[in-house]
Amino acid sequence: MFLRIDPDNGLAIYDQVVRQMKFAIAGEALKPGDLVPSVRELARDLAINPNTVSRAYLQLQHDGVLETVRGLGLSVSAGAAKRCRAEGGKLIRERLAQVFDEARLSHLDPDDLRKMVSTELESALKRKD
Amino acid sequence: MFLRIDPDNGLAIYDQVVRQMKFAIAGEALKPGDLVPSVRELARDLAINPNTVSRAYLQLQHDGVLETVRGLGLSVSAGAAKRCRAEGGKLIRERLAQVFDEARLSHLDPDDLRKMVSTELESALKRKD
Amino acid sequence: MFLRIDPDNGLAIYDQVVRQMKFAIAGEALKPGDLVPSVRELARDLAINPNTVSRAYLQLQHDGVLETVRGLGLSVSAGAAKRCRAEGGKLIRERLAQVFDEARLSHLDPDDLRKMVSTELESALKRKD
Amino acid sequence: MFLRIDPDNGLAIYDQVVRQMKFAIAGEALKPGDLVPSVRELARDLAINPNTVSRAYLQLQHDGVLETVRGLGLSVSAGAAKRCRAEGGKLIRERLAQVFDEARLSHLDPDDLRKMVSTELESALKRKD
DNA sequence: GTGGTCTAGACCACC
DNA sequence: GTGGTCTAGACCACG
Repeated sequence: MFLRIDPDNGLAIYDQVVRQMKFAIAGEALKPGDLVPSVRELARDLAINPNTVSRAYLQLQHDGVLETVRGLGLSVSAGAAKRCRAEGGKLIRERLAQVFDEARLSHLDPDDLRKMVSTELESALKRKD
Repeated sequence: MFLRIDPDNGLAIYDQVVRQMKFAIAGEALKPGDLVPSVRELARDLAINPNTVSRAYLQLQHDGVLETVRGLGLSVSAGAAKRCRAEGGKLIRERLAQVFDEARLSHLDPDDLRKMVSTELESALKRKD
Repeated sequence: MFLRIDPDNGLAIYDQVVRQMKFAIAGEALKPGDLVPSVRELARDLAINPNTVSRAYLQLQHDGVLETVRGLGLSVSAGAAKRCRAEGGKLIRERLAQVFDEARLSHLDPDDLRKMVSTELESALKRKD
Repeated sequence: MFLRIDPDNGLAIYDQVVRQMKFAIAGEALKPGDLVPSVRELARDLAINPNTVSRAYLQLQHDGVLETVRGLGLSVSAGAAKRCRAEGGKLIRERLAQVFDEARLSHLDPDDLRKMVSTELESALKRKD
């Protein structure tokens, strides 16, 4: 599965699902018309409650990214790819800004901070699980 | 005041207070023996609830960073500077790791991501409010 | 076909089929002894699932409106016309009461509401599709 | 309380809450800045589950009608009155159209239908509970 | 099997 | 006290 949730992320679980689903669509891991995993299946895979998945899917419908196909499930809506590509970068930039804003308040030496950021980024990029 | 809270940070408000207080001590804006602002004063300055400040101070006492001075208030404890310096970088590194971990899942091109991170970091470092 | 289903009606699809079938019998579009469309045919015509039609027909049998004719299908039962005429008005009155009850809570001016109702009614009566 | 829910309405309970809350705001029973009843209080009053109220309030926030006031509750947002007045009539007209559309299919004599509608409407308007 | 809705009850952060 | 989030489990309509 293309989603990975981290309970200590600071973000609510349903929000992580929403964001990563948008990432997946922006990155074309999911294409318009594709059915997303069923509520129950995704809940089982991520070891979270179906209701939490349901809430994430509700949000995604509300955002115009998913739409119901009666009796079949939920599919990626037509305009979703474009919308998600536009939004994807913004979601990440917002979070980066928040974290860097906090980091700024630590009064670390800017160069130390740059090094720390770079180190963590590269180590995250290497992690391929 | 040296603290700045952001309700949409993802972190609980009391946690932001705790972290930034530790940063302030690590950066010697507050030195051992200094009295920290009273619960009411800080609450007023940050426009948050005194109860929230209270919880943050409780946490800081529990972490051995603050200690009560009877009749005077709370002061930065003796060993706090060292402890906070050690902890400061870790707090930030952890959050960086979380965010980069999410960013990795966006399947952005690594170079685009590096650029985005660098842009946001520099823009945060410039912000001096 | 004399049936028209609207997925956003508030009523379950099978219920819409049941009700409109009764209307058709009350209005003598279907007479006792007539064979109703087969489950598959009706499902195809209305673009709904055969299972849903099946459930509607089951309900209609249970209500004494349809009866099986072995090897042929389902036919309108003898007493159905009378029963449906009696029931038809009631079904509509009940729904009207529900909707007007909600409308009442909107605190619209009664005269405005009367006008709105009248306008919508006439416009519905004109629609002949 | 200004809300009245009917489980057999055809509409989901949370949807009835959403609609009637909008009606209440349109009719100025609730004004911008007012706090709406707490999730728990409304749930108790309507004898429904707090989660169901929560869901309705979530929808209303999403529709820009309510906004959270941290630790205090939910308040009617500034632009809500105007938005709700605009939407109120539409919500009712839509439902009327659905019901009349069904009524049309009953092939009742139009004059009989008009009389029936008028009777039900007046009887609903008289009901003052 | 699917999603939609509802209930019941829990913990958390915040006022 | 408040809302926000999560879990657990139920029933229904639909395919």
